[in-house]
Amino acid sequence: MANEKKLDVVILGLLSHEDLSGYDIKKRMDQILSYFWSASYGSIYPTLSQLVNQRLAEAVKDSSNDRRRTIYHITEDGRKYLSEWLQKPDRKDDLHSETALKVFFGGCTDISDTLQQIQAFEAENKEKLLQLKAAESQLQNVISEAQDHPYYLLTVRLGIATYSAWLSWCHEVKKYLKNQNHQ
Amino acid sequence: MANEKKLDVVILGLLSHEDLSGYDIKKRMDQILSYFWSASYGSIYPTLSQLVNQRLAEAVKDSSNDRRRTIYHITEDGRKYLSEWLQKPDRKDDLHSETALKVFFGGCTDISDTLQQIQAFEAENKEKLLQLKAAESQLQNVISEAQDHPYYLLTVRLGIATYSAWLSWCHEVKKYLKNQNHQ
DNA sequence: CTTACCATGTAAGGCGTTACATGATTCA
DNA sequence: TGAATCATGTAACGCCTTACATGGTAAG
Repeated sequence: MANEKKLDVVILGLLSHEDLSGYDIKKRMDQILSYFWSASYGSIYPTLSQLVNQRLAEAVKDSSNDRRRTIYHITEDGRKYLSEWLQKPDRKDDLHSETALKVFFGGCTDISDTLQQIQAFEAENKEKLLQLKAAESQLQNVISEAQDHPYYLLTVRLGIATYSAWLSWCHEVKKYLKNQNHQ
Repeated sequence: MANEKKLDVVILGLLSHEDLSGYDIKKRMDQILSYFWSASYGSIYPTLSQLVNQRLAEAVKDSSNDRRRTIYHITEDGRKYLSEWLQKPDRKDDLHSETALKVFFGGCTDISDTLQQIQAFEAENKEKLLQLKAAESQLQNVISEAQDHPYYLLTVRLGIATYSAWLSWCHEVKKYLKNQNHQ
Protein backbone atom coordinates (compact mmCIF):
# COMPACT_ATOMS: atom_id res chain seq x y z
CA MET A 1 0.00 0.00 0.00
CA ALA A 2 1.01 3.59 -0.51
CA ASN A 3 2.63 4.58 2.75
CA GLU A 4 0.05 5.71 5.23
CA LYS A 5 2.65 6.75 7.72
CA LYS A 6 3.22 10.48 7.74
CA LEU A 7 5.43 10.91 10.78
CA ASP A 8 8.51 10.65 8.58
CA VAL A 9 7.55 13.71 6.54
CA VAL A 10 6.43 15.62 9.62
CA ILE A 11 9.86 15.08 11.16
CA LEU A 12 11.59 15.97 7.89
CA GLY A 13 9.50 19.12 7.72
CA LEU A 14 10.62 20.17 11.18
CA LEU A 15 14.23 19.29 10.36
CA SER A 16 14.06 21.36 7.18
CA HIS A 17 14.18 24.49 9.35
CA GLU A 18 16.72 23.46 11.96
CA ASP A 19 18.59 20.50 13.40
CA LEU A 20 16.68 18.93 16.26
CA SER A 21 16.86 16.07 18.74
CA GLY A 22 14.06 13.55 19.22
CA TYR A 23 13.12 15.37 22.38
CA ASP A 24 12.98 18.73 20.58
CA ILE A 25 10.81 17.24 17.86
CA LYS A 26 8.30 16.04 20.41
CA LYS A 27 8.25 19.51 21.99
CA ARG A 28 7.75 21.24 18.66
CA MET A 29 4.92 18.90 17.77
CA ASP A 30 3.19 19.43 21.10
CA GLN A 31 3.53 23.19 20.82
CA ILE A 32 2.65 23.95 17.24
CA LEU A 33 1.19 20.90 15.54
CA SER A 34 -0.74 19.34 18.39
CA TYR A 35 -4.19 20.45 17.30
CA PHE A 36 -3.98 18.65 13.98
CA TRP A 37 -1.14 16.17 14.50
CA SER A 38 0.47 14.30 17.38
CA ALA A 39 3.09 11.67 18.12
CA SER A 40 4.73 9.98 21.09
CA TYR A 41 8.37 9.15 21.79
CA GLY A 42 7.55 5.53 21.05
CA SER A 43 7.02 6.49 17.42
CA ILE A 44 9.41 9.43 17.10
CA TYR A 45 12.65 7.66 18.03
CA PRO A 46 12.08 4.60 15.81
CA THR A 47 11.11 6.88 12.92
CA LEU A 48 14.33 8.87 13.38
CA SER A 49 16.39 5.66 13.18
CA GLN A 50 14.51 4.71 10.07
CA LEU A 51 15.14 8.11 8.45
CA VAL A 52 18.87 7.66 9.12
CA ASN A 53 18.79 4.17 7.58
CA GLN A 54 17.12 5.59 4.48
CA ARG A 55 19.72 8.40 4.33
CA LEU A 56 16.99 11.00 4.59
CA ALA A 57 18.56 12.37 7.77
CA GLU A 58 21.89 12.15 9.58
CA ALA A 59 22.58 11.78 13.27
CA VAL A 60 25.02 14.37 14.60
CA LYS A 61 26.42 14.33 18.12
CA ASP A 62 25.84 17.54 19.96
CA SER A 63 29.19 18.80 21.31
CA SER A 64 27.85 22.06 22.71
CA ASN A 65 26.35 20.32 25.70
CA ASP A 66 27.43 17.90 28.41
CA ARG A 67 24.24 15.93 28.13
CA ARG A 68 23.88 12.87 26.00
CA ARG A 69 22.01 14.22 23.07
CA THR A 70 21.71 13.31 19.41
CA ILE A 71 20.63 15.94 16.99
CA TYR A 72 19.43 15.15 13.51
CA HIS A 73 20.14 16.93 10.26
CA ILE A 74 18.11 16.60 7.07
CA THR A 75 20.02 15.40 3.96
CA GLU A 76 19.53 16.49 0.37
CA ASP A 77 17.65 13.23 -0.24
CA GLY A 78 15.50 14.09 2.74
CA ARG A 79 14.60 17.46 1.27
CA LYS A 80 13.79 15.83 -2.03
CA TYR A 81 11.60 13.24 -0.30
CA LEU A 82 9.74 15.94 1.63
CA SER A 83 9.23 18.07 -1.43
CA GLU A 84 7.90 15.11 -3.43
CA TRP A 85 5.41 14.38 -0.68
CA LEU A 86 4.29 18.01 -0.67
CA GLN A 87 3.55 17.74 -4.38
CA LYS A 88 1.63 14.48 -4.20
CA PRO A 89 -2.10 15.09 -4.53
CA ASP A 90 -3.05 12.47 -1.90
CA ARG A 91 -4.40 14.01 1.25
CA LYS A 92 -6.48 12.70 4.07
CA ASP A 93 -8.29 14.87 6.55
CA ASP A 94 -9.99 12.95 9.30
CA LEU A 95 -12.10 14.13 12.14
CA HIS A 96 -12.44 11.53 14.89
CA SER A 97 -14.93 12.98 17.32
CA GLU A 98 -16.22 11.16 20.38
CA THR A 99 -18.25 14.23 21.24
CA ALA A 100 -20.10 13.93 17.94
CA LEU A 101 -20.65 10.25 18.70
CA LYS A 102 -22.05 11.03 22.14
CA VAL A 103 -24.45 13.58 20.66
CA PHE A 104 -25.41 11.22 17.86
CA PHE A 105 -26.44 8.57 20.38
CA GLY A 106 -27.86 11.15 22.78
CA GLY A 107 -31.30 9.58 22.52
CA CYS A 108 -29.99 6.60 24.53
CA THR A 109 -29.35 8.59 27.69
CA ASP A 110 -30.59 11.59 29.69
CA ILE A 111 -30.47 15.03 28.13
CA SER A 112 -28.43 16.24 31.11
CA ASP A 113 -25.67 13.74 30.27
CA THR A 114 -25.33 15.05 26.75
CA LEU A 115 -25.46 18.59 28.05
CA GLN A 116 -22.53 17.88 30.33
CA GLN A 117 -20.49 16.45 27.49
CA ILE A 118 -21.14 19.52 25.43
CA GLN A 119 -20.22 21.87 28.22
CA ALA A 120 -16.90 20.07 28.69
CA PHE A 121 -16.29 20.13 24.94
CA GLU A 122 -17.09 23.84 24.89
CA ALA A 123 -14.64 24.56 27.70
CA GLU A 124 -11.86 22.67 25.90
CA ASN A 125 -12.52 24.53 22.68
CA LYS A 126 -12.47 27.89 24.43
CA GLU A 127 -9.13 27.06 25.98
CA LYS A 128 -7.61 25.96 22.68
CA LEU A 129 -9.00 28.99 20.92
CA LEU A 130 -7.33 31.28 23.45
CA GLN A 131 -4.01 29.54 22.90
CA LEU A 132 -4.31 29.78 19.15
CA LYS A 133 -5.23 33.46 19.28
CA ALA A 134 -2.16 34.10 21.40
CA ALA A 135 -0.07 32.24 18.82
CA GLU A 136 -1.72 34.27 16.08
CA SER A 137 -0.75 37.58 17.70
CA GLN A 138 2.81 36.47 18.19
CA LEU A 139 3.12 35.34 14.60
CA GLN A 140 1.62 38.55 13.26
CA ASN A 141 4.37 40.47 15.06
CA VAL A 142 7.19 38.48 13.51
CA ILE A 143 5.56 37.60 10.20
CA SER A 144 8.29 39.17 8.06
CA GLU A 145 11.22 37.69 9.97
CA ALA A 146 11.19 34.23 8.45
CA GLN A 147 9.97 32.74 5.24
CA ASP A 148 7.93 30.05 6.98
CA HIS A 149 5.98 32.28 9.34
CA PRO A 150 3.14 33.06 6.90
CA TYR A 151 2.53 29.31 6.53
CA TYR A 152 2.49 28.83 10.29
CA LEU A 153 0.01 31.66 10.54
CA LEU A 154 -2.26 30.11 7.91
CA THR A 155 -2.23 26.86 9.84
CA VAL A 156 -3.06 28.64 13.08
CA ARG A 157 -5.92 30.30 11.22
CA LEU A 158 -7.26 26.84 10.35
CA GLY A 159 -7.27 25.99 14.05
CA ILE A 160 -9.04 29.23 14.89
CA ALA A 161 -11.64 28.68 12.18
CA THR A 162 -12.25 25.12 13.33
CA TYR A 163 -12.55 25.81 17.05
CA SER A 164 -14.72 28.86 16.44
CA ALA A 165 -17.09 26.77 14.35
CA TRP A 166 -17.20 24.10 17.02
CA LEU A 167 -17.94 26.70 19.69
CA SER A 168 -20.90 28.01 17.68
CA TRP A 169 -22.10 24.45 17.35
CA CYS A 170 -21.86 24.02 21.12
CA HIS A 171 -24.16 27.02 21.57
CA GLU A 172 -26.64 25.54 19.16
CA VAL A 173 -26.62 22.15 20.87
CA LYS A 174 -26.93 23.68 24.33
CA LYS A 175 -29.86 25.80 23.22
CA TYR A 176 -31.64 22.79 21.79
CA LEU A 177 -30.97 20.54 24.78
CA LYS A 178 -31.98 23.12 27.37
CA ASN A 179 -35.16 23.79 25.48
CA GLN A 180 -35.99 20.08 25.48
CA ASN A 181 -35.20 19.78 29.16
CA HIS A 182 -37.71 22.45 30.12
CA GLN A 183 -40.59 21.08 28.12
CA MET B 1 -5.25 0.92 29.59
CA ALA B 2 -8.72 2.36 29.62
CA ASN B 3 -10.26 1.04 26.44
CA GLU B 4 -9.43 3.27 23.54
CA LYS B 5 -11.54 1.26 21.21
CA LYS B 6 -14.86 2.87 20.49
CA LEU B 7 -16.18 0.72 17.69
CA ASP B 8 -18.02 -1.44 20.21
CA VAL B 9 -20.14 1.48 21.43
CA VAL B 10 -20.67 2.78 17.92
CA ILE B 11 -22.08 -0.58 16.91
CA LEU B 12 -24.18 -0.79 20.08
CA GLY B 13 -25.49 2.69 19.34
CA LEU B 14 -26.59 1.64 15.88
CA LEU B 15 -28.11 -1.57 17.26
CA SER B 16 -30.02 0.41 19.87
CA HIS B 17 -32.37 1.60 17.11
CA GLU B 18 -32.75 -1.56 15.07
CA ASP B 19 -31.32 -5.01 14.51
CA LEU B 20 -28.62 -4.99 11.87
CA SER B 21 -26.16 -7.26 10.08
CA GLY B 22 -22.44 -6.50 9.86
CA TYR B 23 -23.01 -5.40 6.31
CA ASP B 24 -25.81 -3.04 7.34
CA ILE B 25 -23.63 -1.56 10.05
CA LYS B 26 -20.92 -0.75 7.55
CA LYS B 27 -23.48 0.90 5.27
CA ARG B 28 -24.94 2.98 8.08
CA MET B 29 -21.49 4.11 9.15
CA ASP B 30 -20.54 5.09 5.61
CA GLN B 31 -23.77 6.98 5.12
CA ILE B 32 -24.27 8.87 8.33
CA LEU B 33 -21.15 8.67 10.48
CA SER B 34 -18.44 8.75 7.84
CA TYR B 35 -17.42 12.36 8.27
CA PHE B 36 -16.47 11.89 11.90
CA TRP B 37 -16.11 8.12 12.24
CA SER B 38 -15.24 5.18 10.04
CA ALA B 39 -14.58 1.45 10.15
CA SER B 40 -13.87 -1.44 7.79
CA TYR B 41 -15.30 -4.97 7.69
CA GLY B 42 -12.01 -6.17 9.09
CA SER B 43 -12.85 -4.46 12.36
CA ILE B 44 -16.64 -4.65 12.30
CA TYR B 45 -17.03 -8.44 12.12
CA PRO B 46 -14.50 -9.23 14.87
CA THR B 47 -16.08 -6.56 17.08
CA LEU B 48 -19.51 -8.11 16.55
CA SER B 49 -18.19 -11.53 17.66
CA GLN B 50 -16.67 -9.89 20.67
CA LEU B 51 -19.93 -8.16 21.59
CA VAL B 52 -21.69 -11.53 21.44
CA ASN B 53 -19.03 -13.09 23.68
CA GLN B 54 -19.51 -10.30 26.19
CA ARG B 55 -23.32 -10.79 26.04
CA LEU B 56 -23.76 -7.18 24.91
CA ALA B 57 -25.42 -8.36 21.69
CA GLU B 58 -27.02 -11.52 20.37
CA ALA B 59 -26.72 -13.07 16.93
CA VAL B 60 -30.06 -13.84 15.33
CA LYS B 61 -30.44 -15.73 12.07
CA ASP B 62 -32.47 -13.87 9.53
CA SER B 63 -35.30 -16.13 8.36
CA SER B 64 -37.00 -13.55 6.14
CA ASN B 65 -34.42 -14.00 3.45
CA ASP B 66 -32.82 -16.78 1.46
CA ARG B 67 -29.41 -15.24 1.80
CA ARG B 68 -26.93 -16.19 4.47
CA ARG B 69 -27.25 -13.31 6.82
CA THR B 70 -26.73 -12.82 10.54
CA ILE B 71 -28.45 -9.95 12.21
CA TYR B 72 -27.50 -8.70 15.64
CA HIS B 73 -29.72 -7.59 18.48
CA ILE B 74 -28.61 -5.48 21.44
CA THR B 75 -29.14 -7.02 24.92
CA GLU B 76 -30.10 -5.24 28.13
CA ASP B 77 -26.45 -5.45 29.20
CA GLY B 78 -25.55 -3.88 25.89
CA ARG B 79 -27.87 -0.96 26.50
CA LYS B 80 -26.45 -0.51 29.97
CA TYR B 81 -22.90 -0.58 28.61
CA LEU B 82 -23.75 2.02 25.96
CA SER B 83 -25.51 4.26 28.40
CA GLU B 84 -22.57 4.11 30.84
CA TRP B 85 -20.21 5.10 28.06
CA LEU B 86 -22.46 8.02 27.14
CA GLN B 87 -22.24 9.25 30.72
CA LYS B 88 -18.46 8.94 31.03
CA PRO B 89 -16.80 12.34 30.81
CA ASP B 90 -13.85 11.06 28.71
CA ARG B 91 -13.95 12.34 25.18
CA LYS B 92 -11.34 12.69 22.49
CA ASP B 93 -11.75 14.83 19.43
CA ASP B 94 -8.90 14.55 16.99
CA LEU B 95 -8.31 16.30 13.75
CA HIS B 96 -5.71 14.57 11.59
CA SER B 97 -5.18 16.84 8.65
CA GLU B 98 -2.63 16.21 5.93
CA THR B 99 -3.80 19.37 4.21
CA ALA B 100 -2.83 21.39 7.27
CA LEU B 101 0.53 19.62 7.25
CA LYS B 102 1.08 20.45 3.61
CA VAL B 103 0.29 24.10 4.23
CA PHE B 104 2.45 24.15 7.35
CA PHE B 105 5.45 22.96 5.37
CA GLY B 106 4.47 25.00 2.32
CA GLY B 107 7.73 26.95 2.52
CA CYS B 108 9.57 23.82 1.34
CA THR B 109 7.93 23.73 -2.09
CA ASP B 110 6.49 25.97 -4.78
CA ILE B 111 3.48 28.13 -4.01
CA SER B 112 1.65 26.53 -6.92
CA ASP B 113 1.94 23.09 -5.28
CA THR B 114 0.30 24.30 -2.10
CA LEU B 115 -2.31 26.11 -4.13
CA GLN B 116 -3.21 22.87 -5.87
CA GLN B 117 -3.57 21.04 -2.58
CA ILE B 118 -5.89 23.74 -1.30
CA GLN B 119 -8.02 23.68 -4.42
CA ALA B 120 -8.46 19.93 -4.13
CA PHE B 121 -9.28 20.27 -0.43
CA GLU B 122 -11.78 23.00 -1.26
CA ALA B 123 -13.50 20.82 -3.87
CA GLU B 124 -13.80 17.93 -1.42
CA ASN B 125 -15.26 20.17 1.24
CA LYS B 126 -17.81 21.64 -1.17
CA GLU B 127 -18.92 18.16 -2.13
CA LYS B 128 -19.28 17.02 1.47
CA LEU B 129 -21.09 20.20 2.39
CA LEU B 130 -23.64 19.58 -0.38
CA GLN B 131 -24.23 16.06 0.89
CA LEU B 132 -24.67 17.26 4.45
CA LYS B 133 -27.07 20.01 3.43
CA ALA B 134 -29.17 17.45 1.60
CA ALA B 135 -29.16 15.29 4.74
CA GLU B 136 -30.12 18.33 6.78
CA SER B 137 -33.18 19.05 4.61
CA GLN B 138 -34.32 15.47 4.75
CA LEU B 139 -33.99 15.37 8.53
CA GLN B 140 -35.85 18.64 8.97
CA ASN B 141 -38.79 17.12 7.11
CA VAL B 142 -39.01 14.07 9.35
CA ILE B 143 -37.72 15.59 12.57
CA SER B 144 -40.80 14.72 14.60
CA GLU B 145 -41.11 11.15 13.38
CA ALA B 146 -38.50 9.57 15.60
CA GLN B 147 -36.94 10.41 18.91
CA ASP B 148 -33.39 10.21 17.56
CA HIS B 149 -33.78 12.51 14.59
CA PRO B 150 -33.02 15.71 16.47
CA TYR B 151 -29.71 14.22 17.55
CA TYR B 152 -28.86 13.18 14.02
CA LEU B 153 -29.66 16.68 12.89
CA LEU B 154 -27.38 18.20 15.52
CA THR B 155 -24.57 15.95 14.34
CA VAL B 156 -25.15 16.92 10.74
CA ARG B 157 -25.02 20.54 11.87
CA LEU B 158 -21.55 19.86 13.30
CA GLY B 159 -20.46 18.62 9.90
CA ILE B 160 -21.93 21.66 8.19
CA ALA B 161 -20.26 24.02 10.66
CA THR B 162 -16.92 22.28 10.22
CA TYR B 163 -16.90 22.12 6.43
CA SER B 164 -18.15 25.70 6.13
CA ALA B 165 -15.31 26.86 8.35
CA TRP B 166 -12.80 24.90 6.30
CA LEU B 167 -14.16 26.39 3.08
CA SER B 168 -13.71 29.92 4.43
CA TRP B 169 -10.18 28.98 5.38
CA CYS B 170 -9.56 27.74 1.84
CA HIS B 171 -10.57 31.17 0.50
CA GLU B 172 -8.19 32.85 2.89
CA VAL B 173 -5.29 30.57 1.96
CA LYS B 174 -5.97 30.95 -1.77
CA LYS B 175 -6.07 34.71 -1.46
CA TYR B 176 -2.76 34.77 0.37
CA LEU B 177 -1.01 32.33 -1.96
CA LYS B 178 -2.21 34.03 -5.14
CA ASN B 179 -1.09 37.35 -3.81
CA GLN B 180 2.38 35.97 -3.10
CA ASN B 181 2.56 34.37 -6.52
CA HIS B 182 1.98 37.68 -8.30
CA GLN B 183 4.59 39.65 -6.44
C1' DC C 1 -24.01 -13.98 -18.84
C1' DT C 2 -22.01 -10.65 -16.55
C1' DT C 3 -22.00 -6.76 -13.64
C1' DA C 4 -23.21 -5.01 -9.49
C1' DC C 5 -24.40 -5.66 -5.12
C1' DC C 6 -25.27 -8.57 -0.94
C1' DA C 7 -22.78 -10.88 2.67
C1' DT C 8 -19.15 -12.81 5.79
C1' DG C 9 -14.94 -13.64 7.37
C1' DT C 10 -9.56 -14.28 8.07
C1' DA C 11 -4.52 -13.27 7.85
C1' DA C 12 -0.71 -10.28 7.49
C1' DG C 13 1.19 -6.54 8.69
C1' DG C 14 1.56 -1.50 9.73
C1' DC C 15 1.19 2.05 12.92
C1' DG C 16 1.03 3.94 17.22
C1' DT C 17 0.34 4.27 22.24
C1' DT C 18 1.49 3.16 27.00
C1' DA C 19 4.36 1.54 30.27
C1' DC C 20 8.66 0.60 31.57
C1' DA C 21 13.64 1.35 32.14
C1' DT C 22 17.47 4.38 32.75
C1' DG C 23 20.11 8.13 33.95
C1' DA C 24 21.89 13.15 33.83
C1' DT C 25 21.25 18.00 35.12
C1' DT C 26 19.19 22.12 37.10
C1' DC C 27 17.11 24.68 40.53
C1' DA C 28 15.09 25.64 44.90
C1' DT D 1 18.29 16.38 48.52
C1' DG D 2 14.34 16.10 46.07
C1' DA D 3 11.52 17.61 42.24
C1' DA D 4 11.29 18.93 37.66
C1' DT D 5 12.98 18.65 33.36
C1' DC D 6 16.13 16.91 29.87
C1' DA D 7 16.96 12.87 27.13
C1' DT D 8 16.72 8.26 24.87
C1' DG D 9 15.06 4.06 23.98
C1' DT D 10 12.48 -0.72 24.03
C1' DA D 11 8.73 -4.14 24.65
C1' DA D 12 4.10 -5.37 24.81
C1' DC D 13 0.13 -4.86 23.07
C1' DG D 14 -4.03 -2.98 20.75
C1' DC D 15 -6.37 -1.36 16.88
C1' DC D 16 -7.15 -1.02 12.29
C1' DT D 17 -6.66 -1.42 7.25
C1' DT D 18 -5.77 -3.98 3.13
C1' DA D 19 -5.88 -7.87 0.65
C1' DC D 20 -7.54 -12.11 0.08
C1' DA D 21 -11.03 -15.81 -0.07
C1' DT D 22 -15.71 -17.24 -0.91
C1' DG D 23 -20.13 -17.50 -2.60
C1' DG D 24 -25.19 -16.01 -3.32
C1' DT D 25 -28.67 -13.04 -5.88
C1' DA D 26 -30.83 -9.50 -8.86
C1' DA D 27 -31.17 -7.02 -12.94
C1' DG D 28 -30.13 -5.76 -17.54
